[in-house]
Amino acid sequence: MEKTWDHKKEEEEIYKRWEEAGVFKASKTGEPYTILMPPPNANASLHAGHGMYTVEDVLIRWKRMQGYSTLWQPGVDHAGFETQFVYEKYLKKQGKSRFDFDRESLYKNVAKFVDENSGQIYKQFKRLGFGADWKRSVFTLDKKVRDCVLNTFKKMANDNLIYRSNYLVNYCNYCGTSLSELETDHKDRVDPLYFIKYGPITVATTRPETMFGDVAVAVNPKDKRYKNLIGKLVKLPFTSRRIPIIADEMVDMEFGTGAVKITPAHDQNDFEVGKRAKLKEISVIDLMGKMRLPDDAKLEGIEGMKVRMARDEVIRALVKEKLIEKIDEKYSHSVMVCYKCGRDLEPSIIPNWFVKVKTLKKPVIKAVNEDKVKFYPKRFKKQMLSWLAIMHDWPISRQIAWGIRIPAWYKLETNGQIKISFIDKKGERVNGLANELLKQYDFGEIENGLQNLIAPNEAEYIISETKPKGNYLQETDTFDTWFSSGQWPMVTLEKQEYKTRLPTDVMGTLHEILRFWVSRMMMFSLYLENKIPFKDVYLWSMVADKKGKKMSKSSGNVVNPIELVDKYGADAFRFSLLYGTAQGSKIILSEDKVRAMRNFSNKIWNAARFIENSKIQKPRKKQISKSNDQVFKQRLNEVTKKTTEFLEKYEFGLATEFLYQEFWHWYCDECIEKNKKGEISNEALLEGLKTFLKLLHPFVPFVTEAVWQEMKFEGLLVQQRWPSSRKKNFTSEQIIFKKK
RNA sequence: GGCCGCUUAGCUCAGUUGGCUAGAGCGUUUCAUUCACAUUGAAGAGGUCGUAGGUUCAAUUCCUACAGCGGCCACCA
Repeated sequence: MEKTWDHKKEEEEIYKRWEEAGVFKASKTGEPYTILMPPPNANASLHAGHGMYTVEDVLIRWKRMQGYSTLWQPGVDHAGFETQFVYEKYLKKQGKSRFDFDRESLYKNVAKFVDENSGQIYKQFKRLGFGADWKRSVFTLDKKVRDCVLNTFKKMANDNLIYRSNYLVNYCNYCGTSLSELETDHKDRVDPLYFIKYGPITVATTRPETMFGDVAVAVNPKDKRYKNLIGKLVKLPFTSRRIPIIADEMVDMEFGTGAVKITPAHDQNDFEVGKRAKLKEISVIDLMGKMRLPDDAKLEGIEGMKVRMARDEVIRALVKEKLIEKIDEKYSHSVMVCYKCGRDLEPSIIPNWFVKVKTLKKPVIKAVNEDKVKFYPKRFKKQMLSWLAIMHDWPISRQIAWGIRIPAWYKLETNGQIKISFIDKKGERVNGLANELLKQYDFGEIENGLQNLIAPNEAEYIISETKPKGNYLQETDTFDTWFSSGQWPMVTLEKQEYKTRLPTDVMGTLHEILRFWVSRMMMFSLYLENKIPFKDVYLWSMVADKKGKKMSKSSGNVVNPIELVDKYGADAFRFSLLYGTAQGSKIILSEDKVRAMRNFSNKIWNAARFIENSKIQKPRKKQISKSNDQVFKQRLNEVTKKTTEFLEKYEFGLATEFLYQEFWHWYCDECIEKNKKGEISNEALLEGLKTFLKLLHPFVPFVTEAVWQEMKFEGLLVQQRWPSSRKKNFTSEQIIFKKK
């Protein structure tokens, strides 16, 4: 054997041997044990966070050694919004934008882009030793997935769980799509708060430009100051509109003047007030973030202006008319911004597809409450429940091309009010309503160049996978990514496996996507199959740098796992992610730690070298006492037992620390030294090595396998049986685990 | 504002139902080392376990309050 463990030379070779032996495929015999790998983004390359998939690899390897028929199901996600965002950044560098393409070309371009950037991640996973059944890999835009998603949608539509509604969505003018509530960030900011006179009453607002969309002024019903004004009408400046003063509990009497202008089309709260008071919504900002004034507005010059500029313009006009009572320049509040691009979101009214979650979430809540699905660490149960409690209807349509298109078809002749954007034969972008466009253009031309359409809520549609006969255009919105990845258990497992592998055994994932993904999988799985998707949920936190800071490109502290693997070996990398970390805590990845763990792999290697050498050497002089061997074997037994217990509880931190301690400081420092003195037999030591190799294999698969081969032990280590711990013959008091 | 978590050695963190001199990795000090491994061994220094109370024979561990840090959620226009 070489003097040190040369991971560079051997890891690839070893992995190949495993694959050739077909060990990653589920065996035909044994109890099923199933883990679905959280699908990474198809265009992503490996980052440190993926390293935590190690816990799943550990479980799979361990269970396989215990004789289970293990399946680790891999896949990749198209990650609709994320990916299109990345692609558009790439387009921008070339001086282009998504508006230069018709929908179909855009989709194809993104697909090509993803294709060029994908495939890397599985290679990298293999470098880390991950043993998933790669041949079964599923991509969320595969036909199988699309079919499943479309069927689910149909079923939901039949069950009256799908509706279209004018909903106030958080719309990002820059990214060109609506965002779910989970995709918004809040940013604290200081802005001026303007006090504007609306006749006898003064309102306070940070967004004066939305005043053209005002339909009322609201005051608190308990507010004595305004009691006699309720029900009166005031004239809205710069319009011919007269709006009522209404009472609503939501108004805070302490804040501002205690009177709020109500703009249902551009504010979440106002939208709700508007619904309660049955007010109409007047939209004054379009989806490009430009002012579109209603007919009764009389202020010149701001039509088509961007929101920010319009605000200044409106203030100037108000000042001129002496309608500004005062301005509080230092008003600090928080604004909603796009989690992706960081720009202000514009609450906008657009027709959206929604899933009613009230009935869907009920069984999920029940399953969590009854511990049908268990969370590790436990605190996430509570978090899950509190999220489920406030979860409301789910807007599933995204105004992006990269995704599964909603299978609804609109007939143009009967839906004249559909807004259409398309690129005509000459390559010009054309906008208009269906009934007008049909007069000027051939249907085929519109269809070919189609970019997007917005159908009014009342529009009639047919749900169908294929195009109905006639002048039908398909909805251009795509499903939210989580709508497809939420059905991950159903789309990755074969139908006949539902009986044996659903629920799967454990879902291990980042806790941040508990609500995005875990909750949706539970919802879909219970709805479609009336089964929980997994028995256990194991959650980990982000991977941080050695100072405990989150890794991010902007902080410049991103570590490339592959570089560490090149330098120190996959085993060291894996072990360092698990060693000394508590369940659910953030994971510290530091080079120092990886180096230390590399030393540990080397220790394993060298212990084996010692034993190999001592095999050749002549027997030790002293008579070896049998009782020493006996105690040795008992402790070995106890090590096995404890390791197994830790794994059963998903205590990877404790398991690795324990094994490290026992192997290095007991087996090597004590036992090998005793062997040199002739106090422990070669045979016992050899048995000990075999046991430790097996126990360590799930964590450090490469070096243990390499040693197994070097020692010419039988077969592949990866296929060996997990040692059984016999319980008889000792009490734990006999064995002292502490180092000293 | 609400909820959750954290606060243990110089640094980063473990500590499994309260119980023997509180642990690891890195760093650090001294010594050893042709004998599996300097990617080593031995020994050591370093902690009033955030603060103040309480429960208990016993508290780093349980309870309460407070302080600091972090996360999530909800947000007053």
